[in-house]
Amino acid sequence: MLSLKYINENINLVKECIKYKKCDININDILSLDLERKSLINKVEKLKANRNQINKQISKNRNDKSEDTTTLISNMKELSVEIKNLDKSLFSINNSLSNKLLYIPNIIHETTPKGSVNDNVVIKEWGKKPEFNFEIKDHKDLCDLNNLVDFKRAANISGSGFPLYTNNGAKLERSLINFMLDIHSKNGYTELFPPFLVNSNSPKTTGNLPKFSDDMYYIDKDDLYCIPTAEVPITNMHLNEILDDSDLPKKYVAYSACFRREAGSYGKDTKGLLRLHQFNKVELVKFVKPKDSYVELESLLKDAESILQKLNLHYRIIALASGDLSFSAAKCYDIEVWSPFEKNI
RNA sequence: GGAGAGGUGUCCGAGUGGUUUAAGGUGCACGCCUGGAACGCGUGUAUGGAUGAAAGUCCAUCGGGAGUUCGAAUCUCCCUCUCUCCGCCA
Repeated sequence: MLSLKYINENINLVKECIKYKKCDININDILSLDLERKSLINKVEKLKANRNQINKQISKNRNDKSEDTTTLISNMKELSVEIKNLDKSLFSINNSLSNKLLYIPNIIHETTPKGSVNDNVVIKEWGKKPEFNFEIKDHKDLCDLNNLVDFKRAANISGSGFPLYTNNGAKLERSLINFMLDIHSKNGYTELFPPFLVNSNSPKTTGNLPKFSDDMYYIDKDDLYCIPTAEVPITNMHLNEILDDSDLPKKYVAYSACFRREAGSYGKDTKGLLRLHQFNKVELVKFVKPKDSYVELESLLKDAESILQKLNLHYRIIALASGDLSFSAAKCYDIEVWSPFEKNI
């Protein structure tokens, strides 16, 4: 979330980025609300200064028994009522302001290509498309043939989108997770195993709430959300902390199950293991100095690529264009792995 | 789920309604002292916000929120976290 201060200092930039990200938001009402907020603060803080002074006077008079305090106290009564009312208005303005701020997307980085999905840029391709001298099967057939995933029985348990890995499928899933965790921790990432359920503040800080609340699983009874990615718990682990810059960068790797309702995407890529409600992911997160962020992003990309190279998978890297960028991203690379059967990524 | 104890600044710790809009210590920074250091002495030492060109001035913050009061770190209620004990435990 961008701070009011930043928005005020960079009005044009913010407006531009809203346009580039194709968000339908007007920041003018935020700016005018902010003016209202400032004038209220001015008023109420003057009154509070006054209150503090009278308060001091009262205690002084009481101590040396010099003067009667009844007039002062009755003045204070009026003052307090006034302050309380102004504070109430200020509170509601602040509330509506911070609500509106949650809908302002992040500023894009200068190297992010501007435009829509069609303007995504292929940065790099690695490896070769594998060729086969026999007819190839899709992943679903392969899973059936080798008893890797039991889609039918999974439906008994939870419904579609919640895969039941079996036999070697279960082992394969586990070893891939291990494989990635091992490599990344060797590369200096601290391994974490985070909670999968989080309070409602956590997805707010990562920009998942309020915008994507329909895509998240929510447990009403305890006011907890199932994480859509390990990024949510990890980003929040240092909440309300001030990190010493000598401790940076902090590099974390974590496995988590990820839960996504995928609301509104029914019928699209729903076969087999594509677009699941629950899937497994190994996530990399870094806390870095702002001036190093883009260098760190490049090295993070390299670390992620190294997994695919070790697995000898043909892939390409895409720099996402502004309109395809997620709400809270400034810059984003997608790594797309070649799928021989689908003949696409 | 029940009962109790606790949460104060970097840390330790005082503080049960008004010279505490947080004592004292410790740590840290700078200065003096010294050949250099330790000790000692002195000064400074939070975060956020409003205002201002700046210096500064002001406001808020004692786990979080609400309340009582002219006035709350202090009293009341709710929540949260840590510790101890009891219950439950697929």
